[in-house]
Amino acid sequence: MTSHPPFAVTVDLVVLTVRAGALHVLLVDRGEEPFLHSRALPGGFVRPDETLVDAATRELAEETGVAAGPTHLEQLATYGDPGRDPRMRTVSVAYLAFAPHLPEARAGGDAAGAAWLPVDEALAGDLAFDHARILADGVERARAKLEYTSLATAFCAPEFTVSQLRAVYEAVWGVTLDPRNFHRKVTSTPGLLADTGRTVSDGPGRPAAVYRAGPTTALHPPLTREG
Amino acid sequence: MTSHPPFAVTVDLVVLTVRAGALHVLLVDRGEEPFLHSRALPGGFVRPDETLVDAATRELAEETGVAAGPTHLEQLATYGDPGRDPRMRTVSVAYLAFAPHLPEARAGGDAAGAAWLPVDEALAGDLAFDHARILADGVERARAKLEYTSLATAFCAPEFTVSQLRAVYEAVWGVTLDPRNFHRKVTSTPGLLADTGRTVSDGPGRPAAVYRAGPTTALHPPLTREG
DNA sequence: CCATATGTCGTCGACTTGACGATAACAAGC
DNA sequence: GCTTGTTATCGTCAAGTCGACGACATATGG
Repeated sequence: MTSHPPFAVTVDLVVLTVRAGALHVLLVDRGEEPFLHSRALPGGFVRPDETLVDAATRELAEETGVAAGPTHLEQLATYGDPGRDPRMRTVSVAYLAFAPHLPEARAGGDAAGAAWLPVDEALAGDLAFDHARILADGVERARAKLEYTSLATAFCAPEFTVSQLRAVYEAVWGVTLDPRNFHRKVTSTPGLLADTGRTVSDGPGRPAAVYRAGPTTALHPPLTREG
Repeated sequence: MTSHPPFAVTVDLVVLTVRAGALHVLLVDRGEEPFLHSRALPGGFVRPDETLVDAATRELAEETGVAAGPTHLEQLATYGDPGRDPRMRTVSVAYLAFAPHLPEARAGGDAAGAAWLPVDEALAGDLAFDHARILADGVERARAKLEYTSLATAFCAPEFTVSQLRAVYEAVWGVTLDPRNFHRKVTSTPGLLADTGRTVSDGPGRPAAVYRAGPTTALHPPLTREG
């Protein structure tokens, strides 16, 4: 029979948002060794009596000031290669969060600073540990889930227009979509959008109808990326 | 700064196959406490110097005699609620495996016996720990992945007919599909099937063309469950 | 009033889907 | 051999969906 060697267990967070037409990720400057002052995903050790998702929620609030309320949070994957943490054998459960456009993040906890960075820059630079791979996996998951779920609404404020929703798709996928076909698709999917009856005018052009997220969470058939 | 309390880390395996038109899962009789003689998913502790996927591959071979070679293996999710293991704080990384129809499994390692059980029966009975939930998550993941990937071929022998592939879909989804439309769909998707040029006759009826899995892994557009 | 920008509705052809008819090629029984 | 039954494969057709794009609605800024 096998023994059970001790592991350290952490959670790491891939928190994504859309700012200025580009997908951004929340990163912290590490306030301690190893990788002191490197950029890293927010995260930390799981406490003895909390669930994994509680740990993720707590670290998100502690390190970055992002409240879990308006945020979709789901488990991404777990990374546990020997040697991924030079201190000890560590297994990290990564979580993926989608946040609407928020005020600037604040630092706290073990982090010397927290900031939104475009994912392209984050992936091009050096991240601590194996966080570059975790981020890449999270971005790919986000891109895939936009295809067949209503998760794009999690990047929007509680009330939003079709254009704002389309901007999310364009930023996350890095493409431009036809406004007319996109409008037809999202408004003809039953239960996806709930019309508030109001309109809002932002800049020139016809005012846009204001919607709230509807009860439908699955898109059948999906919105496809290539086509 | 935070301390890092010790956790035990295990891998658990949801190994699925199709037998006699029904989806089956590989379960073991636990050979030790806790949950002595309960049915459980195969699995065990991760060793200090192996990766998570190596641990999953090793446990699969040790406990059940299933070789990793013909088997698709992917990470499913991680379960770490306090109290899920009465002995200690344990985090379990679950893996999902798709196996073709194999000879009877054999027991080994910590398992007093290993056997294939229909997933309906497995979910209706009692499984050790939180394995019922892990199994349910694995089955749902398998059902979803059949829609938009070529993973159904992992349930088949290296060479198979369109009917055998259709039988996988029907067993996993619990539906019946129109043979003509299914045939049109899978043969018209470029790169999904590689024709061997041979045919095989099994019982009465016209002999079926024999295919091998092609290079395509993504189905665009997907095969949908409901319609 | 005019130019411009954006939101929304329509139209068209190409393609996909689901239902189902028709044909092909085998086994088994007479 | 011939008939019957069974399974594999090909075709057809109407309905729905998608991408490209035209047309109109309604705002802002001169």
